[in-house]
Amino acid sequence: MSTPTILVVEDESAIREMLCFTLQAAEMTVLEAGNAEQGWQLALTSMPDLILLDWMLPGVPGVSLLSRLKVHDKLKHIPVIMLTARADEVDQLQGFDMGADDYVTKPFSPRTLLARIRALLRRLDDGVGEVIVAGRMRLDNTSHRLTIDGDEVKLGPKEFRLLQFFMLHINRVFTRNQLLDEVWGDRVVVEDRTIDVHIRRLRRALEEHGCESYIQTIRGSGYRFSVIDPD
Amino acid sequence: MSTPTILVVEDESAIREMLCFTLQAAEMTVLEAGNAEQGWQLALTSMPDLILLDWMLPGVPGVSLLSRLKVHDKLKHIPVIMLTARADEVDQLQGFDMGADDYVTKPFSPRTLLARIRALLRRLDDGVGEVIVAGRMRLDNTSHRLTIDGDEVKLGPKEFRLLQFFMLHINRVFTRNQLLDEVWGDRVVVEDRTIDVHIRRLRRALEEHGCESYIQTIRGSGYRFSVIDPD
DNA sequence: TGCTGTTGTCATAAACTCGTCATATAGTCC
DNA sequence: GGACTATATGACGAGTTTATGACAACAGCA
Repeated sequence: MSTPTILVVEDESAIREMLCFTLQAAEMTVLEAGNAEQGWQLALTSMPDLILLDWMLPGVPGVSLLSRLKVHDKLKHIPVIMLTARADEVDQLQGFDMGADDYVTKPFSPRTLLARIRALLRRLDDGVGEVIVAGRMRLDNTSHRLTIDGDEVKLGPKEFRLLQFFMLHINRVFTRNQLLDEVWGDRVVVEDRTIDVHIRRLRRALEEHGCESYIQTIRGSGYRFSVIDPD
Repeated sequence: MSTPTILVVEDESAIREMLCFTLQAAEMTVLEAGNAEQGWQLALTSMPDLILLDWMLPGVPGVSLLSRLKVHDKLKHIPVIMLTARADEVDQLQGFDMGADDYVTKPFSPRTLLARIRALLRRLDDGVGEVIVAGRMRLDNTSHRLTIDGDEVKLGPKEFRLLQFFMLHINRVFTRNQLLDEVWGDRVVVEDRTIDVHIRRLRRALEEHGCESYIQTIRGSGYRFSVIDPD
């Protein structure tokens, strides 16, 4: 997601401004609402990618808006992060039960909040969690690192993306063109034999840890990632 | 996967109940265990599709069960999500290195957890689709794989397509010309005796697993695929 | 600017596939 | 059985698909 849109529903203007500043600095588009009703309207009309919702709002409380959002077919999938001053667990459980996706207590650091937001957005993007584990390999999407049996394996950017794609679709065969579309991006014009070379580079990196067998050639069809340990 | 079975290993009954409720609402079958030993037994006997494992368990800690699971041949492929209250990275790294497939910190929202569970399950049977099963053979188009009693059988592209066609039309007899049209494609000009050779090659591949009898010669008519185990 | 690392392409080697043929074997009809 | 036909099987070589190393263009960075 390039520039996600975040809806901020918060009555205290000081906090709202701080939030806007933080989010905009992080290249996000911000929509502001000072109360639940405004928030509801904005959510409906703008379909934001994520909603930051204050627990305590004048008039209609945040939880009410939350439950309203969560029963609406078009809005129910928008992740919501609740902001609250009360740190007691009752709140947390209640909020979660209403369908909040995360929960941040005030005061919070901009970095913490951004991290939570990014985590949620990332998960939305393609179901990519922080980490993908397959066999002896562990790929960390956050730190962009691959480890095999705990040892770090160095990969170039392209190889990393290729492997990431493979690990998101274990056992599935992809033609070179599919890989080009998915990993390189459609518009790019590249010779499809280039894939072979990158597969080679990926395999060579895995070779040092005996994992090259995880990437298999399906002659006539393409390539496949599959956890096959040679015995 | 229609109704996946999830094994929950968690000592705090309140959390366990919350989990069960959430999972069941999402049409999953739940198995409950209050400690590591129970979890181990249930895993062995029920072979769940996924395991939710608390980091902190009375007596044997969760990580111990995790490592035990990951060395057992039948259980090592079951994905495990660790639940933990401690959010520090040390824990995460340790858990991942033990082979956990994902990691969720308490408190977590039901939706978050479900999303992670679904992501893992989806990833697991991503490569499984359009499967044709016949007798001891199993042909998976998505992963481009033929397995007999679970062992992978290597086939050339043409043999794969030929077998695929046969398995789509079990018990039916095809003339050589029909096979040429269907598997090779019309326009192609090939000697129809070529079929014999490919049948031979296919049979040879199946021979190693005692399945060559699945392909029968109908003298004067052609060939047929039919599950006939020699006994 | 020079350095380092990445990336796409190419040429060549290597591996594999596939159609055909020659011959062996099996089935059928008299 | 003998003659004839249909199928099985092994071998071969042309053709195709992959693997691999080398290289030049290029980007990021000190």
